[in-house]
Amino acid sequence: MPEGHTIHRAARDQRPMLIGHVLDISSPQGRFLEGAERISGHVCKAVEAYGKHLLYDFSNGMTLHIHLGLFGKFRAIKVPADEPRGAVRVRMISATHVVDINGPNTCEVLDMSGRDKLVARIGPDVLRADADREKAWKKISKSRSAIGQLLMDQAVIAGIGNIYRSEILWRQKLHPNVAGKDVSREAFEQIWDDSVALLEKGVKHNAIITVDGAVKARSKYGERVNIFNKPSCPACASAIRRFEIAKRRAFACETCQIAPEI
DNA sequence: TTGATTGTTACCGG
DNA sequence: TCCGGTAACAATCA
Repeated sequence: MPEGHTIHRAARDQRPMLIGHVLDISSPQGRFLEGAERISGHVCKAVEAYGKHLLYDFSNGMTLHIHLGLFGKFRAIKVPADEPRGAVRVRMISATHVVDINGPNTCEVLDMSGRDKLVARIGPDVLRADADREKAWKKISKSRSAIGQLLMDQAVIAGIGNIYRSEILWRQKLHPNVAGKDVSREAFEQIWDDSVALLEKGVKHNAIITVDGAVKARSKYGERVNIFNKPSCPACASAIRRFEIAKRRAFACETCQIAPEI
């Protein structure tokens, strides 16, 4: 089962399992989900994703907000369900399915006001039809921060994670350390369009695939990538440089990706 | 037992 | 206000 980012996206495909009358919400591990009683027994009418945030909207105006973070996982099974595996934080029970959520970064019940505040602070999501890419361009083109930093800032542009960051910048021949303000409009447009294409592909295959033409994922994480955690550049065979951006692993081919002027 | 991990927020200081 | 740095948290596995 692929993990992390693709799971967030795959959750969109899990809509049918989660829409409908939620008979019960329980916390098998005993950790109380604050506000659980406000959604238990109500109808989940829609599931929306804003970046990596998932919003389960209930017909009484309440929303279950889930963010899986690094470790979170969904496990969806048909009834009758077996015992929860591991540290299940919330078990959502419908007439036909049970969804267990383990290890989410965020797991909370929001009212409409809380939901609005959340959505307002999330930047444009490359996978949403209503995304306003101009908002992302305004922030990037004014920022002294590195583009590698900005692509991971979910308030700037939502949906891109650590693997996609390295892969997208490599595909656009742009070095992660280039300042946002030094990124051309044309390069930004290409980054945005490529992000859409790659993340849509990720949703479709439930795996991170950034190599053109590749479909099947071979590695244990179900990914197929060009430079992330790779020793050499598939284009020029140069060694891939490893470094850190804000304590996260970053990769770049300094032959193919133009380094910033110091 | 330790370290690493596809993420995020809070807080502080410059 | 912006930006970088640090700590904290989440669960699991090698």
